[in-house]
Amino acid sequence: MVFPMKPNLPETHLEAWRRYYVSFWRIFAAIEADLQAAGLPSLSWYDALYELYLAPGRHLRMSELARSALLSRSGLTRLVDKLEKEKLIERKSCPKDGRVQHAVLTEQGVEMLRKIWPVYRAGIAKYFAAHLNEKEAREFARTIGKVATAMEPVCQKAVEAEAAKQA
Amino acid sequence: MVFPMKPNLPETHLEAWRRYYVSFWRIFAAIEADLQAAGLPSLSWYDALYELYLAPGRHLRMSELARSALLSRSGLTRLVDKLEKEKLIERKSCPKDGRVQHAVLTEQGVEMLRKIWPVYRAGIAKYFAAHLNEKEAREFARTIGKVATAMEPVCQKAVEAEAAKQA
DNA sequence: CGGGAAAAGTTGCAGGCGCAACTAAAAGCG
DNA sequence: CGCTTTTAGTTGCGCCTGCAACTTTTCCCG
Repeated sequence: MVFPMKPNLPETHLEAWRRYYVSFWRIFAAIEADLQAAGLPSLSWYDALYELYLAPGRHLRMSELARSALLSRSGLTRLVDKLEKEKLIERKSCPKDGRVQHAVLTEQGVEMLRKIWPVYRAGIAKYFAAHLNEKEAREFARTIGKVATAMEPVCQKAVEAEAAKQA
Repeated sequence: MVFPMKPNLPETHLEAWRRYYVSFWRIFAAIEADLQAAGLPSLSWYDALYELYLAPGRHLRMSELARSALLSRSGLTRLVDKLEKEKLIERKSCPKDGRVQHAVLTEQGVEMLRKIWPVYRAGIAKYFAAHLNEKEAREFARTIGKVATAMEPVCQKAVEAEAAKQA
């Protein structure tokens, strides 16, 4: 029980949440520490570069990238500033729509992904995967996958709520 | 596959990681947004207050609290500054050891927990628990619990590594 | 067409956090 | 005892990030 108050949230689920919460922060901190120790940029850089790597043509609009990389638009602007300064990406304005900017992954950006990934992968393996056998991993992925996909529309809803506030 | 490179990390585990990662950030952001919308402080405040609530005598040394609340020592100092300013906790220096400070939960701190928890609980229920049945929740808690407990010594090790660096 | 509304990005600002350096107190040891 | 080392906590500084306000461009509709 997290706090003495009638729990309409079953104890099992609550315990699942607490372990989920602390495990995530611990793993996240450990991986970030490993990256820093290796003189590499943090996961937020990796996330952004990797989303571009996956995208067709290796480019995305700023706002698409912001959503994929789990950042606010302003946060992404600053991140892209830094990535561009390091020549890992390039900004290209869209000829069809003058408002739009595209972030394009450069060859050096791909190179950076290749440098980060081994360290990242080792962290995932050490801190997370090592404790799950094949069956557990499959079941875990299935369960948390439901949660992850269910949250996509919620993110959408947050945007809509903001829009509704204006009206 | 996250990046084309011989994966010594099985695909199943990798997929589990990716879903774990994105689901966590989405839920975390959603809960923080709910708290902010309700005019309540963020989860880091809750975590610290709640750890004090659980502690015998409702007090902890600064460094113990830092570890429990998943913060650095300096981060905790600032957080405690703010909590103290809001009279949610009090700093008490230890008579036995002049170096030690204790953070003590006040009655108003307990009151704040009571205000935050319903919103937090609703978020956990909506964004996380709603997507898991009883059996899934139990299995999930068991699996991620292994990871969480396995990470405790890693956190410990990080401290030791820092100590070793000096030697 | 023309003017207001909406959309995409950027920037000012402030808050949160960690690292490294610092201060104060206690412990170890010759 | 007195000096060095270690420990606990705080502070200076800089980075990262989000919110709100702003600019520019496009869309919508009379």
